Amino acid sequence: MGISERKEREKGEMKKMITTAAMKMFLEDGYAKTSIRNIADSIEYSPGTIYLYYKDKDELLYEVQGQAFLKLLEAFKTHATSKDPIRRLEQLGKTYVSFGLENPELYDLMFIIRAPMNVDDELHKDNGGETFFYLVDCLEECMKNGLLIFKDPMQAALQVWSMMHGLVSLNLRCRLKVMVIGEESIQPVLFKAVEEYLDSIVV
Amino acid sequence: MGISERKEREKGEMKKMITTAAMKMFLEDGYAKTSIRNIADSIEYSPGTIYLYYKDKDELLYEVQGQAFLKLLEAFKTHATSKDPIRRLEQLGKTYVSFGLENPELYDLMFIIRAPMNVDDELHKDNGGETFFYLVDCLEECMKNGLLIFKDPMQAALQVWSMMHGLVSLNLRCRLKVMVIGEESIQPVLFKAVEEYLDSIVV
DNA sequence: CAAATATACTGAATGGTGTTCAGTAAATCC
DNA sequence: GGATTTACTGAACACCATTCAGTATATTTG
Repeated sequence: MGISERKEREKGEMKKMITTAAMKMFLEDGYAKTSIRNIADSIEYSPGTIYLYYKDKDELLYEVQGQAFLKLLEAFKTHATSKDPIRRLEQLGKTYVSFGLENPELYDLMFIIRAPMNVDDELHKDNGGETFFYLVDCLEECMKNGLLIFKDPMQAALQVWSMMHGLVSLNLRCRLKVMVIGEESIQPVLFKAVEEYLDSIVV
Repeated sequence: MGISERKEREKGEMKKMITTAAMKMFLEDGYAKTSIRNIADSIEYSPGTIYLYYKDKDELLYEVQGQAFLKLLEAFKTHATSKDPIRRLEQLGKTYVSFGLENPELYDLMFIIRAPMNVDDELHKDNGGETFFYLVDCLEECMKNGLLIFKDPMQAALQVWSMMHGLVSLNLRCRLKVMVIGEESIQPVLFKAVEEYLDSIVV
């Protein structure tokens, strides 16, 4: 019978409707300033309804994070496509930094905000895993050809990711103001840091 | 007359009493979970009183941040003392990472939490500035002797700090779980990253 | 010294938050 | 057509930061 299928479909549509509204509002106003009530309002349902589809605000964030990671992966697949793995690594780095600069609220919600990840241990590979391994793959290809100074691919990934995340997140939290960088020169300065850093890790 | 002096002193004591309680509670339960009511309770005053000494919760956080930066500076002055600037740089890096691992809530409040910094532009140099320049000084001494690959001290500081902050903050947000590091091996892995990175930037 | 003023503090009130749950109305099943 | 399941509501709960009229104490003034 098709009724339960339709119900299933409707449930999915409702979940999508909620996450879409949530994503929009998280992006515009940030996670903290977006309340369940606001989201409920915007989709014209009562607050209680959202809890029929998501256990709590964290679970909703987790869902939106998943979408955000896909968006970053998308950006990687579009902009980090060079056949030369070293060149591709540079594209990866710059794409990552640009993503952080252009989508601060999204970046926040993916990497900075304190939220669900801390609890559910297993799910990490789902959310963000594929995106992370896009970087690991690139590094492994570089290392297979002996192009990087690293010995362990995981150490390599840790360092490269830490550098990129450090650059983006210090900027997002305005900590770079101590070194008086003008607003407009932030992107070039961060790009230069990426270039210099990658230069220092190729053999 | 000594009355206004006493008043002044009492005002200072009250402020210290508030920040001390706040620091303790921020450290134990984190910034978000610590409410003005809780702080007021713990010092046996009404919530309203706190607002006679601090404009809002952000201003209180800003004060506590100041203390936290001093604590980090203290750690630097204790553990990063080698005469050899390269060796000192390594001590600095490890001290920073250890600080982040040992005082996660404090680190959070200094560098990760979204709070006052975003508004007051001028005050940054007060809060954390001295601590930051301890790193810059060390880098400048290294570079003066031509020991590092960098040309610009600010680019050097940006990169080194980003790497250290990236390592600490990705760990604090459990993002290193994608690379299945066991809880106990986190500190050695991060230390190894610091060592490897610093090796890659000395000429 | 007494009255007037300034200071320090209170705690209830305002308008928000996430989350729960008894109650209702519609859809589905038998 | 009556019973049951499903979807949804919105008021209620326990919090939150912040404000402010009111009070009680301390200081200054006449």
